[in-house]
Amino acid sequence: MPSAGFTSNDRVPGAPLPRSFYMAPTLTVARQLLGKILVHEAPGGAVAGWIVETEAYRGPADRAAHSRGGHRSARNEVMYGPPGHAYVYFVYGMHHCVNIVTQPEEVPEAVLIRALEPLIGLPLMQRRRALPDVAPWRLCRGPGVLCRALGIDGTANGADLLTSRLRVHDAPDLPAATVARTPRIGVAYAGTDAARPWRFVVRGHRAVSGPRRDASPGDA
DNA sequence: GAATAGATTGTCT
DNA sequence: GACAATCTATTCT
Repeated sequence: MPSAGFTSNDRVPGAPLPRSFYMAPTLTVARQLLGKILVHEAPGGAVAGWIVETEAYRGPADRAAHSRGGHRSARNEVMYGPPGHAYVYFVYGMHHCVNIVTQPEEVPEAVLIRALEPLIGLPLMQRRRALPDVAPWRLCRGPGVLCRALGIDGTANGADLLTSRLRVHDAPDLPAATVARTPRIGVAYAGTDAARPWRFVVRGHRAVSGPRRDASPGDA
């Protein structure tokens, strides 16, 4: 399980996940990505973190997805491409968000990475966030700020997550009991699709943005 | 801890 | 011209 204490000199553990990982159903990929490692090697140094929060976006029938209704444009073109690539978009006039494309070409589905627990390159993340003394678990808590901390911007759009400087490395699966599902964040406009439990979080983890547990009975 | 408003610009109607 | 897969500070309770 994620815990802090690494520095920028540590080597990134694991190897890139195989292409086949991203061919599984998108909900499965979103669930399985929890605990995996998002890596970005930029000129300033390598940074990496454990994925602790994801959301699935499921193509034309999902009214919360950028590909709703089969919409296709220069912005979301990468969603229609092969799996295992990064779809990076710009929102609210100031933030980038990074997604992982799933499913074969022409099936526009993806998983939004919403939060990480920082693993490697904490000083660099702190510089990019301009927060020199903040607690590490606050550095990547949210889809916009994690891109800021990792140095991900529009130039990473379309990057191959198996071979480029932006990758996802394998790590041990998390036990089912540590995972919770909730509705997605910020998609109130999506009608009935807004309530679908397509957000996955590491239950109770500090680095998760927003609700960290579902409503299931037995929460202590 | 929860609710609210403001920042700021690419994308689409 | 409206809105957006957000974040932060502020103002409550």
